Amino acid sequence: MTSPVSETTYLKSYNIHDFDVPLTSVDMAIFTVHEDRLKVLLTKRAHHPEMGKWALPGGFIDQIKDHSLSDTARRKLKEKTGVDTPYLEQVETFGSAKRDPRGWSVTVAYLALLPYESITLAIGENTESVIWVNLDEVEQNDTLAFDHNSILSICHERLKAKVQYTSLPVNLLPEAFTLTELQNIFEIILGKPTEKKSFRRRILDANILEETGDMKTGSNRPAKLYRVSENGEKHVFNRIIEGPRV
Amino acid sequence: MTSPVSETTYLKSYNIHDFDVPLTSVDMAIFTVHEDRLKVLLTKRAHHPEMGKWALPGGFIDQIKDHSLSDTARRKLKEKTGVDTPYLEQVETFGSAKRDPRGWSVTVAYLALLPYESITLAIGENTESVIWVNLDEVEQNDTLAFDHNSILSICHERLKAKVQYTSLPVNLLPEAFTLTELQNIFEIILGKPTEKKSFRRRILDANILEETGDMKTGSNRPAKLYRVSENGEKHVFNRIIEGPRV
DNA sequence: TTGCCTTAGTGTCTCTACGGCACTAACATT
DNA sequence: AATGTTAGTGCCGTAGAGACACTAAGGCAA
Repeated sequence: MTSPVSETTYLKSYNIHDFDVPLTSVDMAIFTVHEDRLKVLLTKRAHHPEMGKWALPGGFIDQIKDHSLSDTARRKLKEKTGVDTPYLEQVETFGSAKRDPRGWSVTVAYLALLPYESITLAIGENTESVIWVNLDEVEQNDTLAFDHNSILSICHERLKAKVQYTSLPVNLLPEAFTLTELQNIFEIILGKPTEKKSFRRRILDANILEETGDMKTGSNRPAKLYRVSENGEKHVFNRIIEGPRV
Repeated sequence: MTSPVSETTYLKSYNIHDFDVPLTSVDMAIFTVHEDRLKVLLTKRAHHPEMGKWALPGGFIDQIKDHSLSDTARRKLKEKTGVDTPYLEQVETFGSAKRDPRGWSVTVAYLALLPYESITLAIGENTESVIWVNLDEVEQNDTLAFDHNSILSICHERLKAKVQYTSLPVNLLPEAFTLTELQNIFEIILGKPTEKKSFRRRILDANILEETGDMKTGSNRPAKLYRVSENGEKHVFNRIIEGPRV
């Protein structure tokens, strides 16, 4: 104990029955899309328990380095992918007596979205211990460490839910992209086709994109390139009850 | 330390730099509606730090009594209100070096909705230390302990957001209620009037309510009483992108 | 009993915006 | 120049939202 006094006071005043307090960690579901597949980042556990098993990347709060919880998440993400300005969202916190064999534990799950091109895997690590895996395969195999399969499942649910009413998938694409590329990402995540005209109307009416001015050439008719505009930061492009759609 | 071995291993394997680990607590934003006002439950802090200040009810995980995090929330809620089957939803987890003067700390915020009639305040406690306060007054005064004002604010945001697309406010009413009563609750939370016909059409088309068969009599024309039906549990009564509304 | 007030609940019109689908536009390739 | 492919548009039918006037059913006072 480096600071027994403050902790003792802390515990006494709240009637905690002893010092065996659950540790709090952060786990990350980092998604990207590559070759028309939704992928998630996994790391191989180097220590007990569950050594050798694949797991969501994560770790403990560093009280020196991290000022807030999201700093912990960002730090872990940077360690694994080299990216330091991801789309990052806290999803849910899981705490129970049984999720870790060592006893009561708590973990805060974060979801991150990255463009595949922006990533440099496993900075300063054994590269084989950090990999992208197709999400559907991970979900079918159900062999991740601890309760990471159910955490991942809930993060996936959240992603699918938010795609219904936000422009969140833009974070899976590079800065400039075509509407067809964006629509593809939506379809990959939702797992079903979307009407082209409706999609374009909604996303353009939402006023969250702006033209870069450039075109994507290559094969066939060139396509306009778009980027996320100022007011696109909020990601929301649809409301429901009353009032015009936003 | 009751289990030094496991904890040492735990910490070592993750390179935690020492034993001064943040403690994790649970805080609750408990809402109800009474006399056409949205209210939140506050407790007066009996110990340092911030002794005497009003705060959201909360506390630490009890590793014996609680099997999961939501058990902690439910236990706290039961202690303060006597209710043990609330609508309970985890909102967000706040962790930082500064939110508590004693150092790094983490708290998981929960939102609960209760019918006013179901509540017996402050079971076995000094009744003056647990009170209902009008939410707008709390938000204006901005004098809660720790970062509880911002936690409360985020819980309020979540409530308003979900009311846009769910039937969540039914949890603020007794089991049987009229559509007008339900509409009133929506209007109180959203802070603006709603078209009667539209409201009724949406909520009835959503198929989440069923008639009890009874009528609410009293003054003027009697109104049909409704309750939440089986499929109403999910609370969702509207979708957005593509496909018919659910 | 009648008439009036209040609240519950409905009929119906208009208009927006979605899905659907056929169409045109602009390139590459041969 | 013809063909193929992808980008992007025009337009129609229709569902469902808002708006608001209307009817329904009680209490209460005279």
